[in-house]
This record gives sequence, C-alpha cells and structure tokens, in this order.
Amino acid sequence: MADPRSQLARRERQIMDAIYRLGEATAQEVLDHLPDPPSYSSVRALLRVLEDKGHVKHREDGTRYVYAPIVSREKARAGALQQMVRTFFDGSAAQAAAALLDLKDAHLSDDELDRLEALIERARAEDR
Amino acid sequence: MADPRSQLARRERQIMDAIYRLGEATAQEVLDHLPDPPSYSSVRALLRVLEDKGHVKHREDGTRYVYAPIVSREKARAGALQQMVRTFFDGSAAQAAAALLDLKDAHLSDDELDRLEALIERARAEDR
DNA sequence: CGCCCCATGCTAATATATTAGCATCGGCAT
DNA sequence: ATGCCGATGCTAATATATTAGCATGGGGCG
Repeated sequence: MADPRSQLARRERQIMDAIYRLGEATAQEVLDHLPDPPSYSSVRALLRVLEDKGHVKHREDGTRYVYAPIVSREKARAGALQQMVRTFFDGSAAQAAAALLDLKDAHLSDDELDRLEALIERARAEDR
Repeated sequence: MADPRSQLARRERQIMDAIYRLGEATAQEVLDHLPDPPSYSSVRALLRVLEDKGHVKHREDGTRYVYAPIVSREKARAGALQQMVRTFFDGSAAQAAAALLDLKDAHLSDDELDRLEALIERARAEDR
C-alpha cells in the first residue's frame, strides 16, 4: 500500500497532515496548524480541491464543515511508515524502530518500554 | 529540527526520496526510481533546481554528475521521524515503534529483536 | 585529426497549485 | 421581520512547478 500523500502538492500534503494530526478539523483549525499560513479563503479552496480529488470528506456541524480523511489514519500511517522504512532504513523496520528509540525527545515511560518488550516477545513467538 | 522535505513540491520530494534511498545517484538512476517517470531531461532540470535551492550537491564522475543530499541521511530521517510521530502517533515515539513492529512485512530476525531489546534496556537505564 | 556519443546548460511553453476576492445564503438575536 | 455574522460557492489572477526541446561541449577511438 502506497502512501496516498505522495501524490499531493506541497500545501495539500500539509493540509492532510494537519487533518491526520487533528482527526477531523474545520478550515479554521487546519489554518491554525499550517506553517506559513495562507489566508483562510485559500485553505477553504484547497479543502474543496482535496475533496474533489477524493482525499477528504466533510460533514456539516451546524453551519460549518468539518473535514475528515477518506483513508483512515491507521491505513495512511501504515503507508507512511513503509515509505519511511524504504527511504531511510533500507527496508528494515527494525532499524527504523531503533532510530525511534534514539530520538532525543522520545522520552519513553517505563510503561511504554514494557509494552514494547511485550511486542518484541510476541514477534519472537510468531516467527516460530 | 523540521523535515526539510516538507517544503518541497511533489516531484522534488520524490526525487529527494530517491536520492536518500540510493545514497547518491545520477539523473538516470533517479529517473529509474521515480513513479510515473517524466523524461530524463525533466529530471535533470529538477536536479538543477534542487541544487539551486540548496537541497542537493553534485560531484563529477568522469563526464557525469552524481548527486547527493546536503542534509545527511541521518539528520533528514530524524526530522522525518519526528514529523511522522507528530502526525500519526500523537507525539509518542513508543506508539510509532509499536506500529513498526506490527507492519505486516516487517519480518524481523532474532538478531534484530535482540538488538531492540538491548536498546530498550538502555533507554530504561538512561531514564534513571 | 575529426567524429560520435554522452553528458550538461539553457530556455521557453505548459500544466498545476496556490492564492484571495467577492457574492451569497441561512440562522439567530433584536 | 430584518440586519448581522459567520459560514460557503465560485472564479479569476498569480505564482510555482514541471516538462521537454535544442544547443553545446569534451573525451576517446578509429
């Protein structure tokens, strides 16, 4: 599964990222999460374009539109992870996981570390 | 550190991804790794643009140019990881690592699992 | 030496994305 | 009822990216 975002133009992708970050969002909320924010009007136009292209859908909340991605967060991120692994880690998911643990602002809690170890044990078991 | 690729246009980013995947590459090699490949000539033009913008440099290998990224693979991928974690994992590197272990084509070897566990132990130790 | 091949430089045309303005519509409070 | 506010629809202008063509230049080999 390819990362659908890889087909998007710069702004379009920034907007999709904002929506994925927020789960769902109004034009104003998207605008608030955009780097070098353009006008509100521009954001709305791009949301319409993204809807035309089938990347986004909207529901009405009272008088305004709330946008949500067509491709679920889970699927989109799986695609993004694979893309990442291919581009930067020679296809090795393990290398990528290792790099994540190394991120300086990773600050992992004991709980999280426990859960990761559990996952590793599970991966071992599955391989047999 | 932000992901420098987030400023790039669609094709430009695809080209940067190819270069990061390959380490360094000629125009022809980049072309071979591009989805919906344009003409060779277009690729060369974009490589020049990317060089102007400071994303890429070239050395001469005999008569041809071999392009390499300005920002090291390590730095670029750290930025990309952070971006990914922010967008898809609510800022939690641990959640991201967990998703990596779950990727269906992750196929992790025992060796890799060992190394990951070691990293987890180290993370525990550092936190004290 | 001169030709050919394989590369690059440059430039112009086209396509696409991005922007923002203006018109409009509907609900709600006065 | 009507005026206002906050929203959308639409469209046109502009900026940017993308494309590909043509000219040029150097090196190696017959």
